[in-house]
Amino acid sequence: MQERYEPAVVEAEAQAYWRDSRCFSPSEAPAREKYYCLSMFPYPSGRCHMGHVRNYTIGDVLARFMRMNGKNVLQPMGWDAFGLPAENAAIANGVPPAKWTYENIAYMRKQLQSLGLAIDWSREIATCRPEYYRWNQWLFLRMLEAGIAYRKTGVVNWDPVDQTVLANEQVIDGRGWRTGALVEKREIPMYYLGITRYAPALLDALEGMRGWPERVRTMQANWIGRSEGLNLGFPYAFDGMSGVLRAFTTRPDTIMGVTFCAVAAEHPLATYAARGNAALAAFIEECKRGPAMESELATQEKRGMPTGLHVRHPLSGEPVPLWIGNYVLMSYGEGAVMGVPAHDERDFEFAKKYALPIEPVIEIDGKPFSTDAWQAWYAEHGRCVNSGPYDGLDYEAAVDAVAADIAKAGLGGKQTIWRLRDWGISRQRYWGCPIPIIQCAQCGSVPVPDSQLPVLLPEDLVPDGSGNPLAKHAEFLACRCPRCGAAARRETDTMDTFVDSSWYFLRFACSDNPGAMVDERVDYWLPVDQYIGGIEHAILHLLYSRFWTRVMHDLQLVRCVEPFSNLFTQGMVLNEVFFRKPPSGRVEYFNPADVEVTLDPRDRRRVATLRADGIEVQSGGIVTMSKSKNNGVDPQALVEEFGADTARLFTMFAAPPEQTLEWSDEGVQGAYRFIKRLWKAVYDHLADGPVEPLERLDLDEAQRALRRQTHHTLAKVTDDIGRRRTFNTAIAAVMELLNALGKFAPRGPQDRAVIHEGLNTAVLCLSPIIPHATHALWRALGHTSAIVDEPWPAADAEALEQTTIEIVVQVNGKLRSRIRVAANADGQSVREAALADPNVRKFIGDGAARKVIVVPGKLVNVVL
RNA sequence: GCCCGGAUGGCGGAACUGGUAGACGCGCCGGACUCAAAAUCCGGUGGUGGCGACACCGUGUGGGUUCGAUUCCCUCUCCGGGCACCA
Repeated sequence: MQERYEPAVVEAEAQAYWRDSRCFSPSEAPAREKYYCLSMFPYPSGRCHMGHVRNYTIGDVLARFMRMNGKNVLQPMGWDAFGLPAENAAIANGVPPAKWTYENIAYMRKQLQSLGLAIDWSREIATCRPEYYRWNQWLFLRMLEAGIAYRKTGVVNWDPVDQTVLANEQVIDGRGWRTGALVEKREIPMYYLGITRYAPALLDALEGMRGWPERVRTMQANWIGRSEGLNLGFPYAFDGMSGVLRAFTTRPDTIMGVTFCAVAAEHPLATYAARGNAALAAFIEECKRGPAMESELATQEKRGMPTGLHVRHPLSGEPVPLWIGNYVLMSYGEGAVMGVPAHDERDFEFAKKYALPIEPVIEIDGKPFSTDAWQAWYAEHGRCVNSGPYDGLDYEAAVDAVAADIAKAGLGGKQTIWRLRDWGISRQRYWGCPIPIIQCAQCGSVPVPDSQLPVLLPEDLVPDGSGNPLAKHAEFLACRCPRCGAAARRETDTMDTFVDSSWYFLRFACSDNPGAMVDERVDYWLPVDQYIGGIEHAILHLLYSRFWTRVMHDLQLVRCVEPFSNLFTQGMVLNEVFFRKPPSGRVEYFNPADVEVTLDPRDRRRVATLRADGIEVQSGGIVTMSKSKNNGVDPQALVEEFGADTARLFTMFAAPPEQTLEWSDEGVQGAYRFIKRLWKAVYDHLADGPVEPLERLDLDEAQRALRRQTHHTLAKVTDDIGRRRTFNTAIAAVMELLNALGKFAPRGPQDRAVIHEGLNTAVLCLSPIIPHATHALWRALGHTSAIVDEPWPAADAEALEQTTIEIVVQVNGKLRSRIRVAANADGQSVREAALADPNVRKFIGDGAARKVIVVPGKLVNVVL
């Protein structure tokens, strides 16, 4: 073997072997246990970033580990290729999104391949290819037939200057990103998928999804947001109009504390009240112009205006003033709330602001209620007071009594509502999957017949920021109505890109099938055994995918119901941001690679200067790597300088994969150094000549100790990768083993035999993480088989046995001594040994121990 | 604002089920090798006091439970993710 570790040579060789042996292209083998390992496919933004390296290395370590554990492993890769950045690039550079996207894919594929991932590239898919997106269209038509997809109006951000719809991220402080014009809300017809009808199923299934992180299940449950409560009506009779204002509440027990009702600006009663009331109409207009995002709606100042109208309290019959409130959401419940300021924080704030009465009707432990300031306990459950017939009832009894009385009055009843809204999939954009609909003047919206699928997206258009170019493309627009045959216009809206990513994991099982969306191979590979991706996808992508899979299951297209058995959510990759902000003009960001950070010797202050001009730059803290902040680290340079193994090792060692990872160049050097040390250790060992077989039963104490560490390391690495998914501690354990092997000076043949076993074990343990170097080292150690095909070994239980163990002795919980006892010593003898220890006696002094706690195999605590 | 996480030496992190706080790595300090440098190797490295054995302090803040808390409970602060058209 080579004395020097040369990653470029080693990695080219290993990758050639994997490519030529096709070892990562599995076929269905029903007799074998399958393992479908999937990392979230990337958006082809141009270049890989460290987040990709991290994501795909985690998946690759697991795929390779499971492969060595005998599983039939599938690890595919594809491209989430439709989306907004391609249109932005087109606007900036005049390049068609298709060309930009395909070039990015070609470059990023090369980058990913250089990382040596155990991927079956023969299954690669790109969602912008008609072979893929035709099935989006096909299933959309099935959903239309099933009534799951439907058309209704929805609200969008409208830029009045560019005459175009803006994404939320293109609206900055209420203005269009390019034009600076005040953004308006517009109602337009859109297609929706009825995910809400799956809400109960999606919620209930979470309970059994033990392979998902608890926090993701909690987030999804909260997002779906099941609420049990009362739907109640406030009757009204205005000029020429009477009816019932419907509201939903989870606190029917506070109903006698209602002092006002508030409706959303879009509510029909708001519209009615605004007729002939210019001030109110203006307020409604203002609310409608307000933010569309929930985060902005929730943080904006709570404002309202009285309509001058009154509705009647459903139980007391008293008049209740009706307000319009900007904090009432039309999309939740009925778009109306009953205002109980004494027991709801938002209502309290609103009532204080507009001097509405606050009437406490719940008492908790006799605590004094004051209208001066809100207290958290005002919202707690208690006993009804000032509530007439309900006085003295607790929460549950009051809810039942109020619900019964409301039902008796014919004004409502108990109801369960959901926070989850139906999924609007229409996008007024070019670079997406065309929605297969034809708009006919006679027949309305008509589905494109299956025989005419796919509706092809022309790939040569260049958006200019002023609306969807499809809407100006005569060739695309022109079509005939499938129903009446008259000339018609093709729908120009495309689908949300979450549609593309909601089923790609199914297509990987049968990506070569041109005749069907899915086939029987999907039932072999699915569900995904391990799904890996960023925590930022915890709700939307994962919930949409679960929904889509259920729809396909109900249409009898796939057998599986839940697509991802186990989910692993990785943390983000962060780096420091450096910038200068000139007194006038825009902030300029500098890549950390171009910045020199030194420590000022006088005041120990960190000083950052730009290498190019030596002038100071400011630090903006450590945040997620992004193009816009110019703080990304390109893995390409890293791979070229140190090799893929170093990049992989560092990203796996630097932090547990679930946590955020801060970038540091020094750590990379450390990872590189470790591989070089491993390489040198094997080289030096082999240079001493052939190795004799290990005489397991005839070893001295030192040899047994080293062997114990070898097998302890193997057991720990197996557990850390297989169960805990803490690759950083697995790597640390192998580092410790290598340190121990280095300190062990061989004197005889059995010393060398024990070292040989240790090196073989270290190489095997690291092979999922640094597969190229270990591929070469395995061969060098004399094995004829490839390490990728080697079965994962089991630790030798006998080697792990110990005759004596160390016990920690505490006095009053503080560490005072350590004693060695026989491994099988009973509690009584351990206790006696601890009390006899001189250091312990010193602390006990003359007094006697009040209590002695013995934790077998661990410690003794003497309590004085 | 709401939902979900996180906070441990100079730095990244370890401590898995309530039981030795700081494994492993980086950086730094000292030494070896070298004409020199790089690379490599050896030793040291939480803070304070002490020649030393050792002692005291120490896991974001304040409180609680416990023989014992980085770990469990409550409070607050700061940071990160999501909030439905970024993906």
